[in-house]
Amino acid sequence: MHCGCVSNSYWVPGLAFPDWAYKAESSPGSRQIQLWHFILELLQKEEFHHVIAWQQGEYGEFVIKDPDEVARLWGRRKCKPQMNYDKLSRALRYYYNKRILHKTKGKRFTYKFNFSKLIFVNYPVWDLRYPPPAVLGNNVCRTPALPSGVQREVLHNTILAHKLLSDQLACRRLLQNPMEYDGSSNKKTSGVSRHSLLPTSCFTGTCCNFGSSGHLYIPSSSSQHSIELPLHPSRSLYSPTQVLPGTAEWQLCANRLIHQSQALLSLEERIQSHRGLHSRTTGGNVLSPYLGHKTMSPIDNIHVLTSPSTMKPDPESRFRASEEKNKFQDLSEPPKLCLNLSESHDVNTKLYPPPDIELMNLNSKTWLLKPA
DNA sequence: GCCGGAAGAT
DNA sequence: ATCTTCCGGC
Repeated sequence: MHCGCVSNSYWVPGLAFPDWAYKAESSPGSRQIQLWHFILELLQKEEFHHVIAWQQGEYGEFVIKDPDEVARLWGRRKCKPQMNYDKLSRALRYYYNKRILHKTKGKRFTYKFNFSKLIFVNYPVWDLRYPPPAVLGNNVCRTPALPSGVQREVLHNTILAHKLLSDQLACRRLLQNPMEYDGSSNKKTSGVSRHSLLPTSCFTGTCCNFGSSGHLYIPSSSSQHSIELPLHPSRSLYSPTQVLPGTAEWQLCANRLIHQSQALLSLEERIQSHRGLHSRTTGGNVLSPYLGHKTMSPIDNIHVLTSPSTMKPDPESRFRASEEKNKFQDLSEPPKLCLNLSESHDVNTKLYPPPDIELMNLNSKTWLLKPA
């Protein structure tokens, strides 16, 4: 019974992985951590840097400095005292086909995460140059969670994650309530009502991020809930922009990223265009670098759920938006959005159909999405 | 060291 | 499904 390992307790303080993050739903009852979770976990902790660490200058690349020790730790976690690097590396090699990892050829014990297949959520885009402080309980400590080169990738993926869901929501909503988008919807939505989601100026989604609302994705095949988005008028607040270093084409606007180009249409606008409906413009520019190809994903596969607590309109938020923009949202609670989509895709080339998504908690502020 | 097939465990 | 164990081959 006792093998010295830690089974169901989350042995790294602050990395309180929710139960469902440990296993796909196909294996109910199991609480087994996956190896790549474990690797990321070690990489995040300073005390393991002598054992495993990010490779400087190569995003997603890490070096196992002490293969025997990593194997021992993994074996301890899995209650497999006979674990060794040979076995562990076999498990890592199974990730090649899944495109979670690949080997850095010519470098011993060096692997690389395919971060283009891993999507970070709630990663404040304005802080991408620097790793965020992770709030671990009452202690604030620095988390060297990501190598410097990852940040651009993270930016890309953060945008994609936001874009992906919001477009799916737009898609579904349009199909459900096509008449709401007949061009007369200049009404300024105040607050959020059930089934009536976004302030119109936010609806195209790219300007609507999930940061302040703690929106995230949970893989769930059981959720058949209505879509609810806790967005409110503050989301459409347009504040003076900041230009992100190295990303001149992007602007930071309140809590959202926008693209300087206005040429691209959002999905909603494309749909409306296809439907011959009036095409609205958004309050700001439209960020949709991934649009323009492919077709929509099967709408029926999308399930979205948010918690009631996030549904409350917040009249003060308009004034807090600028204060909030440099803060992480505390997402110590499991995310409340479900996105369950069927087909896989290459995020570098297409937006649709979106992937299945698996989620893990990197720290109390940052969640990681992984296409299953 | 690294690779991937095969079979077994959970 | 995700490893774990074993192993022949490079």
